[in-house]
Amino acid sequence: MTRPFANALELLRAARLRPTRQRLALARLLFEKGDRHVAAEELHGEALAAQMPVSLATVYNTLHQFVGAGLLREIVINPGRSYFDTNVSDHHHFFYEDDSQLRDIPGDSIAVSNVPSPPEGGSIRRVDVVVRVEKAAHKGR
Amino acid sequence: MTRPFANALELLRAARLRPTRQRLALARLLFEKGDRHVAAEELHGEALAAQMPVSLATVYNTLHQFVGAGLLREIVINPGRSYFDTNVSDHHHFFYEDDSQLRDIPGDSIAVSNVPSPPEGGSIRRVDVVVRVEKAAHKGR
DNA sequence: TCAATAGTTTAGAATGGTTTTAAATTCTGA
DNA sequence: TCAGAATTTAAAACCATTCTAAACTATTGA
Repeated sequence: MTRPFANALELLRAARLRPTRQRLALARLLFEKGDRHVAAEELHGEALAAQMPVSLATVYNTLHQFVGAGLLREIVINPGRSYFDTNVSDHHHFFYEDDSQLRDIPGDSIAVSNVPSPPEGGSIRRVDVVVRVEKAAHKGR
Repeated sequence: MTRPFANALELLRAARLRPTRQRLALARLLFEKGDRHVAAEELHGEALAAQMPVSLATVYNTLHQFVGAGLLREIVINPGRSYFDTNVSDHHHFFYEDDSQLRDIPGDSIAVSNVPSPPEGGSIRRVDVVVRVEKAAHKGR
C-alpha cells in the first residue's frame, strides 16, 4: 500500500531509468523510509554519510528525473530552496515557518470547493494548498 | 474601494516609512495601476524606464519593508524568483505554468474546508491555494 | 537655522542554491 | 568485445538575492 515497488531496482525500471549505482543509492535513501520532504543538499549529505558517494550534480539530475517520472513531487515554498516530496498522492501541506519544516496533510481531510475555471483558458493541472503555521501566537501589533 | 490611500505619501506615512524619493517612486509604480504581481527586477526595470533611478538593492529593501508593513504580500511559487502581490486581501492564485504568470482568484469564490489543526501545535497564519494551470491539455503520455 | 543623529541609499562584493560544461566513465545491445 | 548512448562528475558559471560599508538625506531639538 505504501510500497508501490518492491525495491529500488524495480522502481527505476518502471521509470525507464538505467539502474546505476548512484540512482539506486538515492532511490533507497528516498523511498525506503516512508514519506519524506528532502532538499537536494540534504539528500547529498545523507548519501555521503551512508558511504554512497554521489556528486551534488547527480543528486539534482536524479531528483529532476524522478519528478519527471512521477516518483517525486517538487515543492517550492521558500525562495532559494526546493523540497522533494516522496508522497505523490493527492495531498497538501503544513509549513512550519519557524523551522521551515513540511508535514503532509492527508488529501481527504481537506477540501477545496468552488474553484473557478481559469480566466485565460487552459486546464487545471493541480491544486496546491499550503497551511502556514507559526509556532508561537504573537498576536497584537 | 480599490484605493486604500489617497496617494503614495499617505501610504508611506501609514507604514511609518520616511517618504524618500525612491520609496515614493516605487509606491506609485506599485499601487497606482490596480492589482499587480511583480518581481523585484521587473519593478527595477520599470523604475529606470520611468526616469526614476533606484538601485536594485533599494528595490529589494523597499519591497521587504512594504511586506512588513502589510502593503504587499510575497508569493513564492517557482524556485529562484519571488513575486510581490499588491493585493493583500484574502485571496488565492492561478499560476500559468507556461509563462509563469499569476492571476488573482477572488477570496470568496473559493473555499477550503476541514483544515485539521497542526499536529505539532502552533497557530495557522495563512492558507495559500495555488491552482496550477497549463495552457495546452497534453494528456496521455 | 543648524548641527547631531538616526534612517536611507548605493555600488560593488558576497552568498548560496541550482545549472551548465565538457571530459571521463559506465551501461547496453549486438 | 565493441561501439554508441547514457550517465556521472568536478569545476565553473549562473543569477536572484543579501550584505557591506561608505555616502547621503530626512528629522529633531536646541
